[in-house]
Amino acid sequence: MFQVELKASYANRVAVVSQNQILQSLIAENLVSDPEGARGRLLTEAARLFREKGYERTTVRDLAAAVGIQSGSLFHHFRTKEEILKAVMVETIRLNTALMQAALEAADTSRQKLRGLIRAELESINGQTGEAMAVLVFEWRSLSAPSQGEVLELRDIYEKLWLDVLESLKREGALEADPFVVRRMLTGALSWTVTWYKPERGGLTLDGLTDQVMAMMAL
Amino acid sequence: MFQVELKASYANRVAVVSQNQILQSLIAENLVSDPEGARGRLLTEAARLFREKGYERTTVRDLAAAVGIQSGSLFHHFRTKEEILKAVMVETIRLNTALMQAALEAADTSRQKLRGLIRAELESINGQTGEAMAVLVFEWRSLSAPSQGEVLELRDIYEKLWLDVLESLKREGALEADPFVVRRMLTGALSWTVTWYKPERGGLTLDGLTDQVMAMMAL
DNA sequence: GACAATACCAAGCAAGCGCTTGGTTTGTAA
DNA sequence: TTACAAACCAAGCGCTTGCTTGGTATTGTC
Repeated sequence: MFQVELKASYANRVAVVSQNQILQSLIAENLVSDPEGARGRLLTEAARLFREKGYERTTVRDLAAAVGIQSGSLFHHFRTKEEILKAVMVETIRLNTALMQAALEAADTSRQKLRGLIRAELESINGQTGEAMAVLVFEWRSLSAPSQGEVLELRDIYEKLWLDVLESLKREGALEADPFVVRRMLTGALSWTVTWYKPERGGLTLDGLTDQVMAMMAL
Repeated sequence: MFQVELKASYANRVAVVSQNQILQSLIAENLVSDPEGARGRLLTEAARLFREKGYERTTVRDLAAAVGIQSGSLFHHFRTKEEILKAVMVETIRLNTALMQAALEAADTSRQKLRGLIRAELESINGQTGEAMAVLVFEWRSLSAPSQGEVLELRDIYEKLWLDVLESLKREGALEADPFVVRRMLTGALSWTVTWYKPERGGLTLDGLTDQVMAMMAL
């Protein structure tokens, strides 16, 4: 019991450190905005508000007030309100793709790789980037068609990481079902956790949650 | 192979008949609106539009045009726009609770009951009531807090049907995980199918989909 | 055929929306 | 100090929104 907790705690610390390192390198490459900077702070607040009230119900005045400027001043940073939504989504996918790649590199077997992906996605959904992940799921339709196309391209890269692992498992005989179907079921099950999972109460840790998902798949 | 298809086809026909019977009796009890009537037609169109464009992006003028009246005339049937959203949700939950109860009565063992619930929910999500089900999932935040409370009460009845079956399975030793967690994972996985499952192409039937879900749970 | 009740229309109001404009402050570097 | 760009403000424009109003068809009932 104590050993398990120690192990989980150690794994957590390692994960957090590597998460920050990945974030820093993405900032350095200008692929995501520094959350300390003006643009990054706005995107963080935007994700929070979009998740809390929905994109349409969030006004540019709300967004401006959240970072302490006038509503008109927003348009020096972004040409339209929609561009803010798109930026939230694009940067979220970029960060998560990098996180998943790191999770894959840290694992050896296909089974471990899948567990790493599940664990990492649960972390994204329920951790610091959770608000932005929820926006990605629930505010999809508020993007214009062209923007949807752009975001979709990025998402395909992300999804391929999952499919490669699931296809390996299928080739190895550990998985019976269609990898496409399984990935989609997992997408639904994992992203839905954002509506109910509260780590602080209930005693279910992220590692425990990951275990239950693996058990559900008989892996 | 042919036997399986015949069986599925037969099961389908039985399901459709009983679905219509249930709908008729709910209409007779005034618990849901007749889709042939004026109110029912509006709710059907509303569900379609809310799903397609989202509640906020759908204007009362859109709703009125969809049933061929002036926007002001809507307010003889509903006091506010939000009342339309609430009606869509309430009637959907009522119908689905009845459908789930019927699925339970048609099954003997706990395992069969669970399969019946999964099959019935997939049918709701991807069948005729699919648009309303999607609204229930994705437009939740657009309801005012008081309305959310009312709808939540109805949903608790619905969710209890699931939990009873899952708790039976746990008592019987067929399920290891926490019933609450499992139900929530299933909620996510099943409702997410609305974003990708297209029965016409791909050759995956609703029964096939149900089988894959059961297999994912090692049942 | 009289009479409600119901369903609807035509017009528009008040409020809130995204976004623009013209001008001021702040930061930076020579 | 000067020069200049980036960041911001104060004000408000034009449009769309949910909803109201006063009046007119349509429907069902005895």
